[in-house]
Amino acid sequence: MDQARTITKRDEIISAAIDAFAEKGFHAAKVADIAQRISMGHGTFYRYFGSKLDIFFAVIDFIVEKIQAEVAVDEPDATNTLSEYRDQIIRMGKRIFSLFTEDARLAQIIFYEAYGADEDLNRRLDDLYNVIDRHVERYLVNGVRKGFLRKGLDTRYLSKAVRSIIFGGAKDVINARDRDLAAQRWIAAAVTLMLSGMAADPEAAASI
Amino acid sequence: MDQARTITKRDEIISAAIDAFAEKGFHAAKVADIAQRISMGHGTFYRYFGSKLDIFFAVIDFIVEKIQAEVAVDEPDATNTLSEYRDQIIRMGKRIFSLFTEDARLAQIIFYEAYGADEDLNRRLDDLYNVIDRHVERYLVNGVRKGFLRKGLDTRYLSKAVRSIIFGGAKDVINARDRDLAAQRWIAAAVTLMLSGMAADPEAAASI
Amino acid sequence: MDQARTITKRDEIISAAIDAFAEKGFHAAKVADIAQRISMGHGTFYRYFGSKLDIFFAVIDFIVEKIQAEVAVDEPDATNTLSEYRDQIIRMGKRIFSLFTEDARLAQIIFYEAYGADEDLNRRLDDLYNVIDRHVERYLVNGVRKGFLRKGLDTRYLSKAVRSIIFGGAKDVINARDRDLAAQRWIAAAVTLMLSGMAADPEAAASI
Amino acid sequence: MDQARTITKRDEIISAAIDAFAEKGFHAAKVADIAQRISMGHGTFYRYFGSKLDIFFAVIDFIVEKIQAEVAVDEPDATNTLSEYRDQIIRMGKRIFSLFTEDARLAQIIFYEAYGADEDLNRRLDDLYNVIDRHVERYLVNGVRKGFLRKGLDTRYLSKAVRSIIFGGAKDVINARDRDLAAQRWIAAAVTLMLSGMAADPEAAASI
DNA sequence: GATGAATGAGATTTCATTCAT
DNA sequence: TATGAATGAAATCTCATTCAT
Repeated sequence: MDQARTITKRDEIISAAIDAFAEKGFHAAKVADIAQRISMGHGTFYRYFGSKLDIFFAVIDFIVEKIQAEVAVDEPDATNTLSEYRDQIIRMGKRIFSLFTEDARLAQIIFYEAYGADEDLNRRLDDLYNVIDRHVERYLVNGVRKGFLRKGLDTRYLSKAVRSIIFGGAKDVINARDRDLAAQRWIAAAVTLMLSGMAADPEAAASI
Repeated sequence: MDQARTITKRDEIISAAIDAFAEKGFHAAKVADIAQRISMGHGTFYRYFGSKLDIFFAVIDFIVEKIQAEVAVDEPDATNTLSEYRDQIIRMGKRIFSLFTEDARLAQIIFYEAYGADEDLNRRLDDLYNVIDRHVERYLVNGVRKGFLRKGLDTRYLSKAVRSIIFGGAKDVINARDRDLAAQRWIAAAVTLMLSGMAADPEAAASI
Repeated sequence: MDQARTITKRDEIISAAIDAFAEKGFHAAKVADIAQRISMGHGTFYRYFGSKLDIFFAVIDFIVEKIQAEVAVDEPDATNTLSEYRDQIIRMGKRIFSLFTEDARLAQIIFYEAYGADEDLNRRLDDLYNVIDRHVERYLVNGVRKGFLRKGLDTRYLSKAVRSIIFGGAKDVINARDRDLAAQRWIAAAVTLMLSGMAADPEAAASI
Repeated sequence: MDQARTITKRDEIISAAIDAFAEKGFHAAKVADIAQRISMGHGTFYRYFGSKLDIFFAVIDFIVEKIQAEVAVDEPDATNTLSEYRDQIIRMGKRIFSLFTEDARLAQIIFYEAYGADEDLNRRLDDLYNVIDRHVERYLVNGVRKGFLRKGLDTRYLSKAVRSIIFGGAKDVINARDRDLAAQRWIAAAVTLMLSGMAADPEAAASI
């Protein structure tokens, strides 16, 4: 029970920290800020986290895990046709966009405040993208194996490009006036690029 | 001549600031740091820049202008065929990647240190991307008009997606062991997505 | 019985405090430190001692009493000849040196940590020396009365000088590589100074 | 000139620090205290000393050097007779006592505040005593060589005992009501112990 | 009686900025 | 114009002490 309570308090602090960091950024957010948001003495903070950087790491980990969980919902091997695949892409795009539109603080932190606070953290975030890249690659490999994606694709780098679109989109969507519309158009654009490209004669383009 | 000298000194300071910010980030880089790199008293700094944030803005502007200049080299209307267009994409990719690989400090600052220092700056960087998006869109519009890109493309959002790939690639390339190889594969992946997509039968995919 | 238990607990705490203060000094030793050494909640500490300074005083008192007890073992009036007197000096030296070599924590606290924590404490320690001085003086007075020490000695200040040798020696001995040897040589030196001095012709020297 | 000014400022700070440490001790004296005593912003302090411990070391070094200088005034080889030797002892005692009575702050710091602040410092102070021991030993060795002190004396440990008397006396004198009288009686006691001891028949005592 | 979570006063230290020279 | 000494606001972190359970 004691442990349960500690975890609860930790979570409370993490939540307050997410607020503070999203609102002010790592440097401008003060430990006293975080504590005050949950009417806690700021000394108490240090019973739960060793330092301000510690909680920032905890916050980033929390967000990273959420993102990874969202990415990992769909099983890469589950699709057998191009149509199913397209639907899968759309679902994943929607899930990730939702993650950020439902809690704009997470996007603010990941896209605007996370970098620059600490060198280790920079690397940790780059690692996140690598993990996602690998996951996305499994979708592409599955498509090639099932025959609805072309043979000979450079799945390693194409997965990175796809991931760039997803996160570029996410960042753009949370800043859009009409987020739903923006999300829809981003997803459509992603699907276009992933499946058929933009060439008038994609078939010919593919064989250049 | 006095003015010329002032400009020169400003540039010197900016250059030193680029070093300092790239190496340590905005907060960890000290004004005295910057001054010391050019053997200048740190009080003198304030004759040329009003504050530490001022110089950071100047640095970011310097980098943003470099990027925009690189993006604007090619004339969007210049291409008439898909093949010319493909070459143009490759050229642009190479130019932008070169910009960052030739001066890794610029990449470090733009990708790792720029965000989180100041809210205004966040917006300014987002603006950069919008400017680039508009430029990229002109390429797409030109392609549609010339007939080598499909009619009906959502050029606005496709340009954003393309830009996401370019900058996602740039960030990835500067961290790669073999930057040249990484650049090559990124560009190839971008071309694939932009022209034909990944579907085994892109023609069919385009008409879903 | 309850009281007995309380006393026991107090003693336990004092013992833990001796460890902590000897190891880290007054300021660096934390109340929680002391409590943890006897697996006691640090809140409990305050049931037995009013403050951290309180326990420090208790520790010092404990040590001071031990020293005084050791000093008081021999009866000043017991000796009748110079030879007995010399043996008595040697015994006292050995006892005091043993006290510190057998429990180095006491020496560490008295010689290195006690001063500087509190002004009252400084005075209390000086008082200790005064008490010892008076005791040592009784030996000298006895010697003069019995005739084996010279008449007309300034017993008040000579006792202080003798005490300085004893405690200077104690501090030196606990830091020596070979404590037994150091103790022996210190005692021999003390005996020399106390009885005959160093002059080649002490008789003549005494009459200068 | 700039350097000269810096040295001056450093000295000013050291002087203020001596005041502060003597008055309140290492822990209770605050950096802001020290700065305020010379109407200096406390940030300025850090231009001259890296930390509070740094200046404490500087203060101790300052005092230690003063003591060593005072000890080293007399040349150990200069005396040729017991009478000259006795006078030399008296002079040295007076000089050291004067050092502390003329600036009670030095005594307060060395005797009450120096220990317990830092482990390295404890060792440094013990080293001071060792240096002095060696110097005192040279006096004794000279006496033995010249023949006015007995052959076969354990000069190493006797010098330690003598030094204990000197510093025990110094500490006692500064706390005395009548410092001059106390100094006089301490010196007389020291001379007694050093030359003839206290035995009624020192000659006989020396041969026990 | 025992516990340990909570508290917040308080101190050190940093560094952007000012300004007298 | 150039300098760097001086400043002091401000923030992190510690820990003795309290008190509800």
